[in-house]
Amino acid sequence: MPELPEVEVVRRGLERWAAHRTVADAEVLHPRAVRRHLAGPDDFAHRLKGHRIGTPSRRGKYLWLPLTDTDQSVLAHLGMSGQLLVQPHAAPDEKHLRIRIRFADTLGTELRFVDQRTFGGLSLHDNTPDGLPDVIAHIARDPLDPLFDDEAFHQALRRKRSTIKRALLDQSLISGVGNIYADEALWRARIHYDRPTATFTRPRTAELLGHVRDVMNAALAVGGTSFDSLYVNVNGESGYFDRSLDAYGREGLPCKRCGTPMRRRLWMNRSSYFCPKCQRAPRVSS
DNA sequence: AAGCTCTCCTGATGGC
DNA sequence: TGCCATCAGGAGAGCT
Repeated sequence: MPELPEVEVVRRGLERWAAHRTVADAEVLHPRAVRRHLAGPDDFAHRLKGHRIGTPSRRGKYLWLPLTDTDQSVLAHLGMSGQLLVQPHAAPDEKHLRIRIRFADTLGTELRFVDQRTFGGLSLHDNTPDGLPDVIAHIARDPLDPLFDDEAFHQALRRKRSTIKRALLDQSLISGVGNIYADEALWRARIHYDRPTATFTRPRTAELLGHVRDVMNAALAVGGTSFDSLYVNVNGESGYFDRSLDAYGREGLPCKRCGTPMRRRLWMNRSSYFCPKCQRAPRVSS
């Protein structure tokens, strides 16, 4: 499940292996992979052809490849299971290969978008004046962005009548955090996922943001989190952070701080893992 | 109108 | 053995 660290690992791979190459042609093998490109698969392929890829950028879980000499970018979201792979031409097609991009050079590799669950996709969009694809203008800066505004985030929490994990997953408040890193950061901060956002003091918000950044940087340093083959870097290699997870996926195992068995609660159509002792449930409001 | 629920999708897994 | 239900969950549409 690619979140910010995994997407950043992919972005770095693209910067090394795909940037500054010119597209020879693009082939869409599954229309759902370009569903966000409203003009359709043929238009997508046609518009890429002959253009050179600039330096890949990222905000939260979105990454994009600017097309130099245009004001457009190829936007990518990996969804649940999307992969961007740089593969030799001769490598056999992956079972879930959705899009192939060939280059007009002799490096012998092509860019492939592979996606089992088809929640991800590629699309082409105009850039806003600050170089961001227009359709993601509503996505907030992420916590590793130097321009992320901690104070504005705190004020937004105070204004909301919601709960903290919901807020962490709200990409218009803070981007790049998904279910795994939300649970990890909350465990580190000893905060229950259902704590009302309006109860956060400035120091508490600062502490939580610190943990979000720490856990993401730690994951980034070891290539991200891979539970299975669904997340890999552009060369098909897994990350190692799954071995360092303190909360996610640890139902019934002892809390690494206090030994209490970790719990899992179904919440928002997904699982929340937490320590019932370290992360006390908030007082029920009536 | 903000907050929340639902839905899209495929494959692994488990129960009977 | 086979069949069905469940689970994984990002993000936006749609409902209240």
